[in-house]
Amino acid sequence: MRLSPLQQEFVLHFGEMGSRWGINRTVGQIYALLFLNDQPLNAEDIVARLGFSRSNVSMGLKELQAWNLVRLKHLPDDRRDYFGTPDDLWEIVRTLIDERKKREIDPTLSKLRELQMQEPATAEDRYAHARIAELARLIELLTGWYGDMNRLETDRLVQLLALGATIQRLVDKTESIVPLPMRKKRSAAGSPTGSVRPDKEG
Amino acid sequence: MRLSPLQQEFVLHFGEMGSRWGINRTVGQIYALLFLNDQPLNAEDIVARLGFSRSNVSMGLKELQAWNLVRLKHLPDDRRDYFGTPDDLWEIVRTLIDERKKREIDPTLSKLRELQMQEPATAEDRYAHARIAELARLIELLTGWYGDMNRLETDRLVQLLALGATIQRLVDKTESIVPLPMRKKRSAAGSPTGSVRPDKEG
DNA sequence: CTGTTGCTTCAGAAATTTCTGAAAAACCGA
DNA sequence: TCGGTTTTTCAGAAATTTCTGAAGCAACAG
Repeated sequence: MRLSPLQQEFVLHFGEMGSRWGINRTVGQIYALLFLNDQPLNAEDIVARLGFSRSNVSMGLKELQAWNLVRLKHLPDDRRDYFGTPDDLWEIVRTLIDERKKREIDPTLSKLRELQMQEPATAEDRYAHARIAELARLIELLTGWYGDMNRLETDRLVQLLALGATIQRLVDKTESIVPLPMRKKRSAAGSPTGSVRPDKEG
Repeated sequence: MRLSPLQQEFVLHFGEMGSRWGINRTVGQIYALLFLNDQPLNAEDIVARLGFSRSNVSMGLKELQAWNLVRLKHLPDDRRDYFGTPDDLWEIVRTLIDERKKREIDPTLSKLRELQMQEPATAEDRYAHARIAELARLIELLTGWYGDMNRLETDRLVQLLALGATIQRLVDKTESIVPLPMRKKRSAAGSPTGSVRPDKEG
């Protein structure tokens, strides 16, 4: 690995972290390398710096492209493919979440809805059914919220995040004057994830 | 696998999903099974239903305990260990995030801060250094926000999430009357993640 | 068309992770 | 202490994932 200590440490750390998140270690390293470089790199550059095989780099880049995490670029009079990452970190975060949502959350939600169609036969299944419904509700709440947030401009989003818990006071104050503006689907009575067992637990 | 179709499908799906998130497939399945069951289960129950070896179940449970995802319980006159999941789904979500934060985000942030101590030597390293700083800022913003949210009671949290983008209007309105209440650390001028390259990109 | 460059594919090798059975350890009541 | 029960550990087997070199393909210049 022919890199400055700074880059090397970063790249290794992200390879490590990537693999804990179900991302192939070398793919993580390739991404980390691109992330740190102002100038886009071509496959041979990556081979030279990280020292794995050309074919592995090719597959890694393909993977990153499938995840929309990397930009293909071209330089004049050079027909090699160059790759870089978005300058804007928020764009990266959004892409990461969007892609994971698309691949994991959405299919899970479909599955849960599908399971909710099955009539529970036994008492055990009745409980399971309720748990599944509860989980689906929770995921819907979270993804709905994320969809909303994701529609905001970055500056607005950052502003909201920076407010943190302060926002709560704001809501309280307004609530006491004007009734809360509710969203399209309001649930009958309880919180969106009312517990299956109202209270229990020793 | 001796399970009702409902439970079986759920368990298999979560095993699958778990493995995409860096969680061992069988650990995911064990968790899913416990999640669906009102009554806590002992290791033999799990062996009987999922059909893997006793030792594998033992290791899986150990893992789940290390992640705080599972509760050890005891029944009177029975010295076997029984396991269950929290009734409250929000508690589960919180645990998941807390643990991942502790194991992955926090060490990453330390590493980034450590790297920020290194003086960049070359021009390339100067850029890398700036990118790392930017990334650290972003992670700090997000974890700070999460910390705030996590301190809220669940009902409050759900209320905020349900508001979604509506909150934005609330902030705007208040902002025009009262200046925004800022948090402890205010940044000099730019947004918390001012881009390294103000504008560029062909 | 031919030679060169660059990218992709893919079968098998290498590495890593997961899983198991056997054995050991821990616990408990008598 | 012993004997029965339950859990844990761990070395190696099995399965899965990752990585590579070789071959093939595509684009292009001459």
